[in-house]
Amino acid sequence: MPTPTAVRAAAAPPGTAAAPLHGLIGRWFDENARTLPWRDPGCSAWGIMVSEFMLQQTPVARVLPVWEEWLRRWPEPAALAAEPSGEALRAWGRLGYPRRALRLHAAATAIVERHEGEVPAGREELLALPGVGTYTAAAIASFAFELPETVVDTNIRRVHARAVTGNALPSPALTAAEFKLAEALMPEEDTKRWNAGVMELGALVCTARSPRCGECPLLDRCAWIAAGKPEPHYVPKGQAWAGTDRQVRGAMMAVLRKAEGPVPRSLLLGTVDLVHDGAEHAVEIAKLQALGASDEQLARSLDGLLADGLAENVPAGVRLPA
DNA sequence: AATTCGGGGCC
DNA sequence: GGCCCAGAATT
Repeated sequence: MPTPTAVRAAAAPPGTAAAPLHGLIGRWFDENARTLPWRDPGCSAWGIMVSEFMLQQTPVARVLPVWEEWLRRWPEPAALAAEPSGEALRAWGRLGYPRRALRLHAAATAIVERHEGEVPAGREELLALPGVGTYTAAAIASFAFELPETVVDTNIRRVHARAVTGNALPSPALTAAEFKLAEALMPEEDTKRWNAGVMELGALVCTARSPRCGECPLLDRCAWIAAGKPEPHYVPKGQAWAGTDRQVRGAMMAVLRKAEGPVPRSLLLGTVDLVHDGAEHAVEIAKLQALGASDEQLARSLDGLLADGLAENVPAGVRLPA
């Protein structure tokens, strides 16, 4: 934790302690930034917003093809809002956390209703949209509208933790002190380049597992290096996966995405064997049944999907929302 | 502050 | 096989 004096010094404009950071990271970013479609100067605010939703907890490599398809199919919020949410869920594919697709669809609807179909630029208007939290609101305001918002994501937190504070990893959850530090480090100008640059440095060099310190522009002034690369203060506890409701829900969603129409409840709940000859979603059903979930877990998971609006009941069974 | 919520690729 | 990834919403 830097002293208040250090933070104030870091906050000062060119000529003081933190100014070199801006130049070092800015120049590094200019040379090393990946070419990503949502960074193209011609990319719309909507395109940037879609990317931010997809990138919540999902790596860039997996987002790219889905993002391309979405923007081709729904080039503006109104196009998505005009379709049933089930289409958004189907097109979401295997990106994970499908409630994000539901919220993005709801956000597009809200944009049509409240903002004449245009992605709003203001922080408060963005925060009021479904699925937009502090990070995403700041990211859209900064990357799409070049407003001086302080963007703090997992990459940026890690770079700050190491380079400035001297810790191997940031705390498990964003703290007020971390946000204050991020605000203090913001340059007076080129805030978009700064936000994107620190994030990119965290993604490509200052990575969580095996940081490539030899390629880092901050090597000579990294507090973590100076401290001798101390180990993390805590052990991150991994997320359980095998056997969880999330795994069962995911397998059920895969069935619903693949199916053309409603899927009989008995098939999802495993109360009947797979008797459909040539059913187009037979493989997905088999994967679901292979999980060996209990009757209670199957019922609980399906109820959860219905309660969350990820699926809906019709007389013939269960399907994606129409 | 702690939980829940997907899924895949890499060390 | 654990770990990580441009988080948000709920409790």
